[in-house]
Amino acid sequence: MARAQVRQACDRRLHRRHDRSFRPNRTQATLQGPMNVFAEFHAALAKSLDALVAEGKLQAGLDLSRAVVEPPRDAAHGDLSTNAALVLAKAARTKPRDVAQLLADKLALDPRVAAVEIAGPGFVNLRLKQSVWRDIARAILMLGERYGDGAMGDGKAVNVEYVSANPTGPMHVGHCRGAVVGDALAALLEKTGHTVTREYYINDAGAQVDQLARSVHHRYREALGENPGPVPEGLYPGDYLKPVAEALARELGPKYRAAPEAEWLPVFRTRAVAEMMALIRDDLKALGVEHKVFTSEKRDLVEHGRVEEAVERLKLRDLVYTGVLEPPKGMKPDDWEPRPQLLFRATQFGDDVDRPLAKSDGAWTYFAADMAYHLDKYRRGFVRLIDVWGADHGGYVKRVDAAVKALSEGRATLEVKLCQMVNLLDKGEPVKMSKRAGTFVTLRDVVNEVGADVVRFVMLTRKPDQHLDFDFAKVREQSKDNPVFYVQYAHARHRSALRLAAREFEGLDASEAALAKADLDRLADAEEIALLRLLSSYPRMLEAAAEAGEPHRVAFWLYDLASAFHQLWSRGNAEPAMRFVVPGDRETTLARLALVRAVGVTIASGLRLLGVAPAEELR
RNA sequence: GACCCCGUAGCUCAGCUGGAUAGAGCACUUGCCUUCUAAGCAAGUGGUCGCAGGUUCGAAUCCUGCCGGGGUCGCCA
Repeated sequence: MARAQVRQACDRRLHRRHDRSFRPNRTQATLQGPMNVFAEFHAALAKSLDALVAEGKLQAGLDLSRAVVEPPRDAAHGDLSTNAALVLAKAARTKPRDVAQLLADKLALDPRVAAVEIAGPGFVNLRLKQSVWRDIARAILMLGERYGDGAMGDGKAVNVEYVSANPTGPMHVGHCRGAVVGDALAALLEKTGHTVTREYYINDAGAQVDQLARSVHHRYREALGENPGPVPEGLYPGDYLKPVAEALARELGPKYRAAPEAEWLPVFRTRAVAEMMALIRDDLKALGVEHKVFTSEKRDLVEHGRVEEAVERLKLRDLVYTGVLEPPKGMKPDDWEPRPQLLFRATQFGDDVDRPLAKSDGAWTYFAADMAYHLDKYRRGFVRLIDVWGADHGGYVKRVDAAVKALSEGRATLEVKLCQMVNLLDKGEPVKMSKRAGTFVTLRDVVNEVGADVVRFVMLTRKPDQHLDFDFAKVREQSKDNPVFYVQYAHARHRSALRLAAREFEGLDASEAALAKADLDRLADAEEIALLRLLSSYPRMLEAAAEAGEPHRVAFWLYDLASAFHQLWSRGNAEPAMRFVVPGDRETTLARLALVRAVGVTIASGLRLLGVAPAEELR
């Protein structure tokens, strides 16, 4: 089975790197554009620190890299909070609250700051002028769905390989999650300023594709009117091979009916793989997933001698030898017998054992070819490689990581995102699937049943390292219990408000440009400001999600935004004066529509990132 | 035996890569439709963050060791 099966998490070691978006270096704030308040205030903090050093109030060389500027959990603590004083105190040999006072005095001079407080052990809490939040609404209206675009990636190339399902049949549900997570991750990286290449590795050189060819041959005989009996054990029994066989029967006639396998196998294999890849690409397209680069193990690597090249490269560094592996302990040794094998010294790069490169029949192992593929990516200029695999490939991570390190001489890094299993349910009951009986649920079935948008969103409603229940009954449900509809409903409601306003006010110009010019000082209610504040955290959330490689955060954030929006909407029930559309008050209506539209734009931006089309209406 | 992942409210899960009284949905109790779609909103009940140590001004979060669940473990891919 391919790599794309399903569930779980990522190798934390690999993400522990460097900065939280808005943290240390000052150039970042400006690169990120004008919209990341948190980044801006981190920069302001650095400036304040410099000033204090210049005045001799603090010593030079203090490290702000561990300081964060974040929204406090409790709104009573203001709009922004920083732990800078706590982080600096020890090195500055000053009490945290004293450092906090120094910083507070400086930050108070910032024109955007309304009030500064020192709280607890030495947090500095800032309350910003409301104009800061209103400016955010204007900026969102002007930027449209570009809101949240960041420069964090600095245009650097990232290679994201995902799906890579074996070309032996249509995609099944298990492949969905990796496909969606990989695709959303790629989009997230693009959104944050990386240059992303989406890739798919076609595993078409092993024994499985020979079995595929034999399966097609069996069906071919059927198509010619023979009765070869049931599909033999070990072959692929699915009906999806029948059309392929029938086409071959039409095109080739009976000439391979009784021919020796060696004659027809390559022909059938090539054709079958091509057909399966066409099937898979169709399935992916139905899900809205499109890869740019497809690499064939057989055609692009094995037949071009790329595997030999990779092995040679390792040999030059004395990283290959012939040896005998120990049997794994604790497992029944069954048919184990010691054999000399061609091995890669993976242990020198953090793996637990050295790994075999060749099978006893002389063919390369899957690993050897995959190694060559990763070398190929590196040679094409990628030093940052991300692979999205199913959790059942967890045991494979270290060796590929070792290979990447060895082959790139430490210049390339590999991050593997493992996705846990998806349990397919209907009304809480497991959907029974039998591969043997050919009754497994295909990706296409699921997409046809509930739609690509729902599949995509639901696949992101759990962090990748958590198993996920996909319940047909539940995802069709149209209630707040279903996050997809909850978020879509918020977007549809924002449209509804705009439509209503157009009916209420003749000739109302509710274009973004017009709304940006509205008198936003009319947005003064605490809940309105809170909503603006939430909108302001979008770029920050995107960068954190990109940094962690966790696109599910976007889905959760959108749910929160939708919730805040529904809340404000409902205020209008009890307090008609709080409705978005206030009959007879054009100015207030425009101001509120500016907020409403900013919410809509942001939801659309987030959904688009996840590959989900925002709904105009829910009927 | 080894490696990887998970363990947070009765249930399903978040928790912004170490911050201030641990959050949401479901479920249960109770309010809100002559109302911009109530497909929604509000309030209440409910938690020794698996256990035990450690690091830290500060731990659900980092480290170590246990316990429980899942995954993987030579010539499959």
